[in-house]
Amino acid sequence: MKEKELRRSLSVFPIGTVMKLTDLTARQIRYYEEQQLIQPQRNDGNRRMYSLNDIDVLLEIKDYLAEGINMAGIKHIYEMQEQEQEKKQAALKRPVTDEDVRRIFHDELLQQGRLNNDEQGHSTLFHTHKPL
DNA sequence: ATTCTCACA
DNA sequence: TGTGAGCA
Repeated sequence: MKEKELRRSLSVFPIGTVMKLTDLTARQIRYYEEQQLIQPQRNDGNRRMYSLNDIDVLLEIKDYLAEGINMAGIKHIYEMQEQEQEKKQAALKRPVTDEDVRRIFHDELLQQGRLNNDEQGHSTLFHTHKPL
């Protein structure tokens, strides 16, 4: 199931379309690219072409901005996400150690505890992006 | 008509 | 971030 990922990564929208979809100015969209938050492709005419993934990120950035988070903070958020993904990928390549087993058991216990206390299943776990 | 880069009364 | 210039 990564045919879907492939499509979402296809750069097919010119900046004008992205502007309408995100309600951001071209200036802002290019600035966020400068900040490494998105990496749109370029076509033969040096025109930026955005993917659905790029648009999703842009929308997220707009939300974070609306919540009062500055560029530095937003960049930190994506840097963290990258680091977490690197850890998960590293874990897949490395043979499981005793430490890993302990950690997994530990997480398992914590998760069961949450399930027993949170009937609705509302994972308050991921609502960690509040202004400092 | 659109987008790009660069610069700033 | 906005905006206008001069290109492609």
